[in-house]
Amino acid sequence: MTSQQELLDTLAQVARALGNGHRLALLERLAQGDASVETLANTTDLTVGNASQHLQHLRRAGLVTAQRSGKQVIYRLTDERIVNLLGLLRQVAETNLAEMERLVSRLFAEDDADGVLEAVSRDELLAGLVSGEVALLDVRPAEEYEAGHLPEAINIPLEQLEDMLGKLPLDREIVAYCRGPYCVLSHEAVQRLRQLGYRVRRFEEGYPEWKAAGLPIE
Amino acid sequence: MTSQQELLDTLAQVARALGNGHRLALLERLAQGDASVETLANTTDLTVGNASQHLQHLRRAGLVTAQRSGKQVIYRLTDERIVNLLGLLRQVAETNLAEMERLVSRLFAEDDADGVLEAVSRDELLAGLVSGEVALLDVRPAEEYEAGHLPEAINIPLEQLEDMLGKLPLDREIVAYCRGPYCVLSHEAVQRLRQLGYRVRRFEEGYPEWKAAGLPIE
DNA sequence: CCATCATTCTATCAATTCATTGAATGATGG
DNA sequence: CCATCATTCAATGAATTGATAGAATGATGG
Repeated sequence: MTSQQELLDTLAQVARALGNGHRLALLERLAQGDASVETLANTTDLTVGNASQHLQHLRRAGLVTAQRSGKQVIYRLTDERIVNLLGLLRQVAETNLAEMERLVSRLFAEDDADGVLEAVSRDELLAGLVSGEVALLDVRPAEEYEAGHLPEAINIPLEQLEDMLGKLPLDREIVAYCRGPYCVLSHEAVQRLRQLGYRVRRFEEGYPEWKAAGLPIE
Repeated sequence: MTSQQELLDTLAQVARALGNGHRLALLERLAQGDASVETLANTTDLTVGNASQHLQHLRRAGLVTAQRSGKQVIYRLTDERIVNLLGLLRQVAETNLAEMERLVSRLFAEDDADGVLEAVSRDELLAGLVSGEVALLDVRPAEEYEAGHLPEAINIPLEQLEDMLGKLPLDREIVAYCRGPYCVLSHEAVQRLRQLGYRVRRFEEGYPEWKAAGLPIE
């Protein structure tokens, strides 16, 4: 066994840690912010024991670290670049696997026929923020908003959307964002707000990608 | 099973395709240029049948495509970004797994004590090329050089290094490169040329990374 | 159309992975 | 120190993966 092969095997071990849907879900949750095993188990629909086991796996691959805090063990991503890694994996998969396209279009099934709901790219969003023509709306649960959010974003969790319309500006276009490209919260929010007559589009990425790109957060 | 979960499972399937040392070796070879099953099997020390099986796996994950050319089947990477994906995987692994550091340092074991052999970064190399202060040396086999190489690079395969010293300029620093960060060819070349008194360092990446970054090739 | 070569397919076995269950560990509050 | 809660460990069985060997397919040159 050459060093070369051992090196590739070690890399393969890291890739294998990414090779399970539940573990990817755990990583995506951790990209929103650190969390305890129980929190992680709840948000990913795993039993605590099972979640713990997957977290150990991710830890052996160097993707997460654990830190005891009182009774709980808090997990976190070891490296901001893991978000980039997942993003690149997603891009490659979307471009080259027909299956992915099918699933993505089904996820956003109720999409618009006119193309008016086209998502806002990162560059476009940055331009809109700089010029002050855009207001940001964070539709994630308050807990995730508080763990970190885009600058000057207003938080209205999706469930309370209709109750808190007063917080939305009427003089600017609204851009809604949530957890990432596959998160349906902002998509749903855009649908509902458009029906109410708001000028609103959705950000094509989410909070973790924004943060991993080194852009400012609050 | 929600769409969300199916999406992550599909992503996981792609990651799993990366989760095997032999398949990573195949991808690294393909990053140098397209190749037939037999060529791939030879350069990765696999039996043809086994290589074919792994290539099918990569194909199902959308990472490679196959095209018949006469008697042979030629495989190629579906996407230039796969090189970036592998690079990012490598970076994350190197930063967060102690095991990786150990293996990398062993791979380049005969390294210098003085730090004079410090590798040249991409930006540094670009600056050197623009100012004309640097000459490029490609130490890969002629076949790989011909499939594509950095602009104005001289090709001297490592085995013929001492026979073709005449092709090397004496008035500029030489930067040697080969297949990628874990390829030892350029490292070995630098060792030997330094002993002969040449002013030479090694490029910290390789041909595939250069190409994937969209930089010019010949 | 036959012989040959490159590749893929099929079947098999050993090894690994994953979910589940229940026991063990470790920290906290009384 | 004991009871409780959060997490991890250990054992089991089902499913998947990987290597090997040999048969089957598909293209080419005579």
